[in-house]
Amino acid sequence: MTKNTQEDTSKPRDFIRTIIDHDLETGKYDGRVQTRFPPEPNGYLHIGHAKAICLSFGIAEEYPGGKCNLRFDDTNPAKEEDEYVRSIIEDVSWLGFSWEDRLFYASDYFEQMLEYAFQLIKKGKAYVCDLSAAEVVEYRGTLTEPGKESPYRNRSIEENLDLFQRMCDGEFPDGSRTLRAKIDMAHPNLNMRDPVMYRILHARHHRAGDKWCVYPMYDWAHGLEDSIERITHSLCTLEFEAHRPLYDWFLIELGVYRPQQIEFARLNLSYTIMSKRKLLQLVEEKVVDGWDDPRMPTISGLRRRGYTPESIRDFCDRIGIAKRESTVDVALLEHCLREDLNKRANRVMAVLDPLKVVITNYPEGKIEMMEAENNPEDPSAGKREIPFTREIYVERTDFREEAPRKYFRLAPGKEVRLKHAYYITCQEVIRDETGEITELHCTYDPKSRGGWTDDGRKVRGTLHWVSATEGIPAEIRLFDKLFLKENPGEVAEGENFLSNINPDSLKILDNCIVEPALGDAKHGVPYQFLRTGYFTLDKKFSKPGKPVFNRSVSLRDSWAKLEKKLSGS
RNA sequence: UGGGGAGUAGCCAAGUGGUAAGGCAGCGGGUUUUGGUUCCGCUAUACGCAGGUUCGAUUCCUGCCUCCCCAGCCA
Repeated sequence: MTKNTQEDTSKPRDFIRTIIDHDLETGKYDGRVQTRFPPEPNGYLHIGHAKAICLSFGIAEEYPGGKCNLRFDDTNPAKEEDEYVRSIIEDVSWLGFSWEDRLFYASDYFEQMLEYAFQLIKKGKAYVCDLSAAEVVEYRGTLTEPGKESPYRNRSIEENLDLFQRMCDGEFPDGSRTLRAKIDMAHPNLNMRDPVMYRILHARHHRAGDKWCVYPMYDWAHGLEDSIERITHSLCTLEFEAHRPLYDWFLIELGVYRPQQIEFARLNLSYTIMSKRKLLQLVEEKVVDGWDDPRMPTISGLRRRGYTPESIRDFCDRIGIAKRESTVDVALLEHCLREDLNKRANRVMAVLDPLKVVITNYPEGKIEMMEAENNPEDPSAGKREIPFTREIYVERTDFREEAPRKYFRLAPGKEVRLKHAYYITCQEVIRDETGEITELHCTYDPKSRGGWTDDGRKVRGTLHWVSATEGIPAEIRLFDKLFLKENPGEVAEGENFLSNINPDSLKILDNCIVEPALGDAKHGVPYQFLRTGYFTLDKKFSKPGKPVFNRSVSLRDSWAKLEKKLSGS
């Protein structure tokens, strides 16, 4: 046994887990592992956040005694809303993670942060600056030139104390002053050129109301939040790498507990945008029907689309964690969903584009109940009965007047199997005055009940079907990629990502017919519609008597591939 | 340009001073009452480039190239 089973079943050792393993060995943080997921409640969570959630919560689950806090980084009242905190709470718990009693808000630490700020002022490491926003930019210098020191940089500690107190008391208008850290205006890292710690903002906070009129900046607040919560490993994305020196500086100057920040590459997905700002734009401009539109990469969109928490967590495990910027193929996400749903979704029949078939030698008015297994992958899923009648619907695309090579579906004179029912042979094609095919007249073989005969006859094609008289009408929504380009951000001069929108990303089929069992389909339950894909009831548009189903993902279609190849050559 | 990061197949991603896992995608085939699933097999001369150290480097050193991040009183 060269590799023990524990190693085999544990997650791969990415560089972050390797660091934590090492910290545990050396006794750093006394063997504790405590992470946090710190979303700003200014939008809905998306699949990129799922990666971060699975990382931080996943690590907490893996290490003995590990914990992960859910903390709202609500330091900017201008952009944040309570609706977002509710959705975030729902999404994280839906993914299957628990913060137990550790639900925190940065705004709950504001008092403490102010005390720390006064400490820094007393230490001569922070000052009140009267420069305007534009002037601050001007004084900051550029990438290659050092900045200039603010004329207010050397105010006395007493004056700073007084001024900052009055800022907090609301004596000054928005934007008139800031509290800044006194570091180094010539520092090669621009983040260290006397960064702003507090700005004046007379804004109503979604949680704290009108209690505050100064709000802390991210760099100042975040490390303090982590420190207060005794976080050991503060995991964030790459763009914060250049902020780490500042994260450390504040905590060291304050002499308080210091977690270590570790950065990893954020998730990019092909054909997908991940920016909250752009997602918000899609919502506001009604390109989609909400944050939870099934085409959105948001957790709520994926949920409405029919994704399972398991499939998303599996996806996050598979993409790995590294510092290299990368774009994951959206096909991997779909693969994870198919793999999960294949095991658990019950099979049912639904016809998306109905073509009527009359079985001329089948008795009128007769209803025969055919037995069908619910899931060949899972015998415990049991069986159900499906009504078979003289008139049924099959998929219009399952009939060709002229069958191409290797096509073994229905065509004039050809015999196919109706899944769980009978063999039928197409005898006649009926058309309307415009020449469009309106129905097919077929005959069935009574000896093939159940879809099988013992005479050795070979029937390659198997079609799904629904009784024309017993089936129920439904609307079915098919989705395609929301963007036409692999990288939606890639646009011509003067255009923006909206010009890459796929105009055909939503296809509504409103005269579908589904088997009766779907009459009481439940929200959140996945179904495999035989041969067409995995579907789930839409929670927004379904109405009693007219269910609406969303296609979560199609089934692999090797015939489509073959046909493309045949016609191409 | 100053600072900070990153470069392993089409896309992710392990890994080691001894000559490179796995997954997705792709391709071929067996099974199949879903052209699904599953199973078997295959492919791509993948370690950014150039030197150096070494018996031997993707792994160590040097130089270079490319890409990403930072000049919000956003996070």
